[in-house]
Amino acid sequence: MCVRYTLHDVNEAIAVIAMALARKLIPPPSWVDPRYNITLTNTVPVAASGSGGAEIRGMRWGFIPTFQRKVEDLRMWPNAKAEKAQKSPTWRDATKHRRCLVPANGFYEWETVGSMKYPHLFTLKDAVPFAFAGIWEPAGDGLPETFAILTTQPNSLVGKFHDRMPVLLPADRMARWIGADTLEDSVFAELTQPYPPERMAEREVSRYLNKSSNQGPECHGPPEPRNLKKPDSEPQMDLGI
DNA sequence: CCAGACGTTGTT
DNA sequence: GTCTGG
DNA sequence: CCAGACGTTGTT
DNA sequence: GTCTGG
Repeated sequence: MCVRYTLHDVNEAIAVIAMALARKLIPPPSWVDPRYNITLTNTVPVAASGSGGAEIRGMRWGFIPTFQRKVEDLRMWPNAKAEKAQKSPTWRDATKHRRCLVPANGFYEWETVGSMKYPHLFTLKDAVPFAFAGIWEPAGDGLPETFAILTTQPNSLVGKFHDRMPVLLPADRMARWIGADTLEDSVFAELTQPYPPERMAEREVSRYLNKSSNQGPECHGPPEPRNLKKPDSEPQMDLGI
């Protein structure tokens, strides 16, 4: 699952999208603060087609299908499987007509050891910003625009930690993804392939990240030492009884 | 994803 | 809204 | 026809 | 243990 990501260089990430789309894209000044720990329900900058072409809008992460908008049963979806997005009633219309680019600098996956959770940061090589392949749902019923990030099979790097990974779009794929016209099956399949692992980097970061209200650069601090209370070489002392 | 809450009644 | 199961 | 589901991930 | 909020 991809439910946390970082957008800590908003201007640069949006500049990459603007370059790829040959558009002038201006993020509202209130959104340019670094966000190292974005998660569900957060409102973030997203590039989507507007009346005058691509633009940056604030959308809430957590796709709420129009048919589920009953106040007593509001469920939101962080991800949609690329393998099902074109056919499923939940995702199909958005996949055909409301594809967006979600600017990012990296995303996180966790390694569980016993009861401890150790976060890992995944980026592109050389820390190049990229976009997640997103789909969005219109505002209505008092709800804002919401979006989901597509997932696909993991590559060998992400696969060490999880069995899914988000669909990553580098600059040369952005223009083909965004838009309101249905993609050819072959184009959709190509764009949603797992990103090549040799073009990515991974490193463990501080558990400060685990708390989703922590949004600062400390999230990328060095990992804390792991508690080695049971070295294999030393037998545990018998505590008796 | 992880962290944190998870309950009732009556009174303010 | 749209599809599936009965 | 109507009723009910429609989703993801991780974990078991 | 399980649900909710971020």
